[in-house]
Amino acid sequence: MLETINERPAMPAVPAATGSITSNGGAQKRRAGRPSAAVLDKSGITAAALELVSRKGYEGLTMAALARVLDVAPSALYNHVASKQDVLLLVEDHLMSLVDVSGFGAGSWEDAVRTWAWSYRDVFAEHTPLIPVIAVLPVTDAPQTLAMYETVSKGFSDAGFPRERIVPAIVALESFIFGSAYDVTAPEDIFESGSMADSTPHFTAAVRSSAGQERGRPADTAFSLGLGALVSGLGALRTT
Amino acid sequence: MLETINERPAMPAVPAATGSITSNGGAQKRRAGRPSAAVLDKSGITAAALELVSRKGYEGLTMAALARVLDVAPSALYNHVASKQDVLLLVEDHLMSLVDVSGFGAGSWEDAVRTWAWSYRDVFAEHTPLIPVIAVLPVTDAPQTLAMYETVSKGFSDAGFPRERIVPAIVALESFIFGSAYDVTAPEDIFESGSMADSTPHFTAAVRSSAGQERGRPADTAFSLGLGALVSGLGALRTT
DNA sequence: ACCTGAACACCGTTCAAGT
DNA sequence: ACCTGAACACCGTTCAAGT
Repeated sequence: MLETINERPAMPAVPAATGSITSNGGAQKRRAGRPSAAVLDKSGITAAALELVSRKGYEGLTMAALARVLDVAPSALYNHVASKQDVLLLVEDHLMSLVDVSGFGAGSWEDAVRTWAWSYRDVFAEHTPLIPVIAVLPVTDAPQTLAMYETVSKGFSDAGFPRERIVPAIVALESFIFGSAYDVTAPEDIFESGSMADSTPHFTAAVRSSAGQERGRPADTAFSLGLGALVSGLGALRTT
Repeated sequence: MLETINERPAMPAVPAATGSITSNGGAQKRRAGRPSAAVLDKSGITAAALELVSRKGYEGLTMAALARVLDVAPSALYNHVASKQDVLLLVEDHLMSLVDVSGFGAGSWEDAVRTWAWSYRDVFAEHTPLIPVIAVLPVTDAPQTLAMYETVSKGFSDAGFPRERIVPAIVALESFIFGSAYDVTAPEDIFESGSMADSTPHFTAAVRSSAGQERGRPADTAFSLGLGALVSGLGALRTT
């Protein structure tokens, strides 16, 4: 059983959907039938979903809860999205705009990739339930995602990567990033072998000796190590 | 809306739980009350879950469906597992026994890691819904998982890895493996930028030029590339 | 201890009716 | 076109009753 998520931190309520000054602050309910001005739109739904997630986590993101935040009936959402999966895609694309690609074109390729990778991992470590969604998401209808790939691709191209190696290299880095995002969420004692410790001497010794002398979170140590290997290994593909 | 999953292909029914010769082949139903011999146990539940998943996928793995396969009421399952999550852990641990660790102690460290990594990825590419479960799974109650880590740890140790680097190196490889498992399930056209292609010239060009000349699945190309980088980068940590 | 059967508190989604 | 409200077909899980 999960402990209850912290209750409503001091944070402004979600802004009403697109310029809706007629937001229903009071308690009076809308009567049935089409309202004179639409009360929902995709960007409002996305903002409400993000607020809900930050407050209650992904278990709290239900169509009913989303509707409550937006002050509509759950069925009203289906005029704007086809499914809950659709809502997740909206959120996912928004998060991609938070990934830091500013290093590309600024400093060295190595520094740019490191900055990008760390921020990419950090964003999705807070949103691991979206990772299975991303893996299957066609970028077609995800403009922010596409914008990120464009910047990164250009960065790789300018750094001298052969064109046909760019996508595989990015995919390899992303795979490592997504896996590492999960790792951040792992409990501290995940490698505690408990009563079986006697039958796993090498593993137990390895766990003990890494636990002592890490300067940050274990997930950061592993990420840093793997990222270093990938950056130098992939960097060797450059022709200039 | 999802299309209906293919109906019951010709395939033998799941074997009854542990040596139960009194499997209820016929249609007569058990009457309420404790049966003289238990009809359920963990290994039977695991086997039934695996069969269900292979036939219907993870959307088909419900407590009700599992109970139907085992010919019990859904509530009976809760005498043996605490939750559905528990069932997933049983399945997960079983799958770990399928990962090929035979290379450790046989050939070079590089070959052993490559064999291990490819088989690890292949196993979980078919079971991606378990990946979020693994990330949080304490190894304590997962004997097969623990056995795998022991073999791999010993392999790293024998290959000359400093003790405190072994766990971070394994975690980095696993992160890459899990992320890459998702990648296998991605649709072919995941990078089709569609109507936005004009505004993403570098990315579009990169996608086009990698698409042409791959000798296997795109996911394999990226995995091979990233694995090579990790193996050589991490291998450099060895002291002997 | 370990089963059945009924019940509970949810889910996401559909659809007629209303404006 | 875009809302409400009722309904549907599920979920996982709990618990009393039975042996």
